[in-house]
Amino acid sequence: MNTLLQRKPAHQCPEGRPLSAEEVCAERGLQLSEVQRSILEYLWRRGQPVGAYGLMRELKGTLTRQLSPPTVYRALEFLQKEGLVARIETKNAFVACARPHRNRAYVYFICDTCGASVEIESAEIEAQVAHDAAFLGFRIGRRVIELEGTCADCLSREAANAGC
Amino acid sequence: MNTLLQRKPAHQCPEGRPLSAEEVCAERGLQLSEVQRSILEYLWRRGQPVGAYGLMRELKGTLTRQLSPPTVYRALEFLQKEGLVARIETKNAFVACARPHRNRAYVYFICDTCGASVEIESAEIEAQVAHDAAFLGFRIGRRVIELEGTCADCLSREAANAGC
DNA sequence: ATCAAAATGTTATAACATAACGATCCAGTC
DNA sequence: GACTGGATCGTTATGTTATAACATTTTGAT
Repeated sequence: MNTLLQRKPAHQCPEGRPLSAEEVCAERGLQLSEVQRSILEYLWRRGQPVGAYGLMRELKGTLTRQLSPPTVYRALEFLQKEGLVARIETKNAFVACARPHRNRAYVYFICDTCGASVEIESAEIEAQVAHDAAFLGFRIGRRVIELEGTCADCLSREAANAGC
Repeated sequence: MNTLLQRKPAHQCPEGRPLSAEEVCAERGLQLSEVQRSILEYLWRRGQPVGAYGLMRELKGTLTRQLSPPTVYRALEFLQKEGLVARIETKNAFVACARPHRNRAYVYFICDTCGASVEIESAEIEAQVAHDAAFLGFRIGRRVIELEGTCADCLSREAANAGC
C-alpha cells in the first residue's frame, strides 16, 4: 500500500544499485501507517532536513488533524529503524534517506544557505574511520558525519551576485 | 591569571605539537573570566561531554551561586570560539578540547557505556572529506564527525563479565 | 468474534536554548 | 580620581526539542 515517490536522480550515487522506498517496503513486508507514510513522503518531496515540530505543522494540511509530538517522534523512530529516514544531529531534524539501506556510513553535506542536504556513501571515509577506531580499540555503533557549508548552487549564485 | 589544568597524556596525538590551554591563553592574550575558567576546568577534569544544565548543577558547588542558562551558554560560546571547548552534537553537550586549536577537523569517539570521549585528528579523514566535497562543489564550513560505540575499557570489562 | 500487537491519542513535563534588557565590572584614558 | 566603552553577567520570560506515562483505537491473524 505504499504509494511512495520515486527516488531522486541523485548524481551522488554513481556506483550503487540502491533500492527505492517501495522496493524496500516490499522486500521487508513493510506496511507503512498513514502517519509514517505521510512523513516519509513529505521528507522525500522536501529534500532537506525538517524538524519534528515543522513536520507537525506541515502535515496538519495533508492529514486534516493535528498530530502530537509523541506521534511524530514514534513514526520517525520507526522510519529511522528501517533506514528510510536519518536524523541530522546538527539541525535536530530529519531527512529522507536517498538509499534506504541500514547500517551504512552516510555522509551528509548540508547547505547553510538553502538548507538542502546531500547524502553520500564513502567507502574511503568508512574505512578510515574503522582504521582509527581499531587503533583505539573502539567498537563503533553509530556514525555521524555531517559537513556544513555552502552547496554548489548557492556558491554559483553567490559568485553571480558578486559579479554584478 | 589562568590557573588551568594540564593537558591529558593523549596517546591520540602522535605527530602534533599541541598547546596547553595555558599556552593558548597566553598566546592570544586571553583572560578567562571566573565563569569561563570554572567551566573549562570542570570539563577538563571530567573528560566527557556534559550538558549546559549539567554544568549549571555542577558549578553550583564551586561557584556558590546558581548560574542561569544564558550565562552558561555565553561562556560556552566564548570557549568554543577560542577552540577550547567543542560541542558534541549527538549529546547536546560540551567537552574540553584536547588540542586547543581552531578550525581543525576533530573526530570524536564517544562511549555509550561510560560516556567518555576521545578526540583525534585525522588528516586522512579530513583529506577524504575534502575530496568528496570538491566532487560535489561544496565549500565546507563546519565538520561534525562523531562515532558512538563502546570504548576499549568498557569492551574489556564486558569481556571479563561474560567470562565469569 | 476474539485476541494480541502495533499505532495513535492525550496530558503533562523534561531537557535544551535564546531573546531582550538592565546592571556590573574593569582596563584604559583624560 | 572620574569617565567611558566594551565585555561579562544577572534576570525574566519564552521558545524549541523530546519523552514519560497511560488510555484508546486500529489492524491482522486465528
